[in-house]
Amino acid sequence: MANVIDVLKERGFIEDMTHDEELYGHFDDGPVTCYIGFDPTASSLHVGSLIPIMSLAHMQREGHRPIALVGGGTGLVGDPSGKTEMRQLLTEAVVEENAKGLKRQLSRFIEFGDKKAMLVNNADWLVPLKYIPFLRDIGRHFSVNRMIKAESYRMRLDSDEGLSFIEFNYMVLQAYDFLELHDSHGCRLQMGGSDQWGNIVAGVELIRRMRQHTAFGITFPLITTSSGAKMGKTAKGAVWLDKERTSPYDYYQFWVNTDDRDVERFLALFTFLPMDEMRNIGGLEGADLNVAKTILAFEATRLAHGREDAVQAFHAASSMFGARALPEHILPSSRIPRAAARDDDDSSVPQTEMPLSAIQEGLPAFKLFLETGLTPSGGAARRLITQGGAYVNGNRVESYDEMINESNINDMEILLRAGKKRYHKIKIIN
RNA sequence: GGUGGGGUUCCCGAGUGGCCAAAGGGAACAGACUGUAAAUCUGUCGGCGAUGCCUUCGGAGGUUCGAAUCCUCCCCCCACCA
Repeated sequence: MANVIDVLKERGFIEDMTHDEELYGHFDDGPVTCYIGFDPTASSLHVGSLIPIMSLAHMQREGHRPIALVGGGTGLVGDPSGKTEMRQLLTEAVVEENAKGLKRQLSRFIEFGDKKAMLVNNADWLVPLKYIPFLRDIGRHFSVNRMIKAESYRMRLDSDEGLSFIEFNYMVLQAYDFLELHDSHGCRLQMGGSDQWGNIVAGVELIRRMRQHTAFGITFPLITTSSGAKMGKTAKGAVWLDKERTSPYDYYQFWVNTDDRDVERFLALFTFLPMDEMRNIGGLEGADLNVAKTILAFEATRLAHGREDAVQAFHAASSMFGARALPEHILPSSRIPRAAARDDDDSSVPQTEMPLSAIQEGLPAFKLFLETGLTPSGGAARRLITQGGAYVNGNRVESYDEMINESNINDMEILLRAGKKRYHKIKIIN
C-alpha cells in the first residue's frame, strides 16, 4: 500500500510538515490516528473546508483512522490566527447546533463508526478545565516570549485592533487538544491549514515536553484560484456544502466555472480520480478543457450531494448550456453518464412557481426578474434590462416595462435568464 | 481616569454648511470578445411602477432656509499618559 504522505503530496495537499523522515516511518509502522479541528462558526461547512475534509478521507481510504474534532470549546474562545479582526464569540447553544450540521456533512466524505473515523468535541474537556491547575500543569510549558513571535499572532499584534487575552490563549488550548487526543486515542498527527502551523507546532512541543513522545504536524496550502482570489467565494458569498444553502445545481456550476489553469490541480484535490488519468488532461487546451471541467463538477457534486443530485445538475447544465461529448478516454474512472448526455432534464435549474392568474393579468418584465430573485431589487432589474442582459425564453427583453403574459408561456413554463449564465424557471400552476 | 485621533454607502478611503446619493480604488453586475475560462475595453453600481419622491454618512437631540459637514449629550474603537 502506498504511503499516504506520498498520496497527499502527489495530489497537492501538503504545504509543510514536521520531521519528514520520521513521519514517513510513522505511517509505515501501521495505522495512524490523526486529527483536524473544524470551527463550528457556522452551521455548514463550505468549499474552503474541503481540503481538510478530503485529506481525512484519503487517510481513511489508506487504512488510517481520522478524527474530526469539532471546536466546541475553542469556538467559545476564537482563533485569532490570520484574522485581522476579533471573532464574534459563540454561545454554547449555537456551537452545539453547528456541530450537528458539521457531522452530517462530514459523513458524506468520511465513514464514522466503531474502529472507523471518530468525531469528538473539545468542549467535552475544555469546558470543565479548572483555571489554576491548567495554568500550573500546561501553562508553564509555554513561553510568552515565543508565543508573541508566532506568525499567527503577528498580524494582530501589529494591527490597531490588538489581541485580546482570551484569543492569546487559543494556541495553548489547541495544543492541549492535541495532548488530550494523544493521551486518549494515541493520536500523534495533527493537520490543518497553513495558518495553523503555530498552533500545531505548539501541540507537538507540548506532547514532547510532557510525554516525551514525538508528535507530527502537516499543513495544507491556502488554496487560491489562479486569478489570486481565495477559493470558494462567489458574489453570493461562500459556496456551502449544505444543499439548503447552495443547491446542487449552483454547486455544480461553481465547479464548472473553474479557471482553466486550476482544473488539473482541482481534480487532484477535490476528486478521488486516479492521478495517472489526470496527466492526460494536461495536454488539453482551450475549449477541450471544458470536458475536464464537466467531470470535475460532476465528481465534486457527487461527493458532496450524492450521485443522483450530481446527475441532475449535469443534465440541467446540458439542457441550459448545451450537451457536450465526453470522450471515454478522458478521466475514464469517472462514473459520469457519458453516452446518455441527456439535455431534457432541467429539473434542478432554480425555479419558482407562479399561479396562472398572475401571468394572465400580465406584469412588467422587471417585476418578474425581481420576484424570482434573479436581481436583488427592482432598480437592479431595470438596470439589467436596460443593459441588455435580460432574456425571456431566450429572447432579449427590450425595455423594462415590457409586459409578460400568457403568450410567453411554453409548456407551462417561462425561462428567464440574467446575464450569460444565470437561469431561472417559472413554473405555472393553476 | 487624563489627553489626543477616529467611526462615511459591500470593503478600503476622500469629503469639514448648499454644486452630495456623497471623489477615487477594489469587489460585484451587464455589454462587446469568447469556450458556462482568463485577459482586455465600455457601461452600471442606495430604494422606489421613477425626468420626481424617499432613506443613508456610529446613536439621540439641536442650530440653520439648508447638515456627512456646526453645537450638545451618549455609544464604540485606537494611541499615548496614569
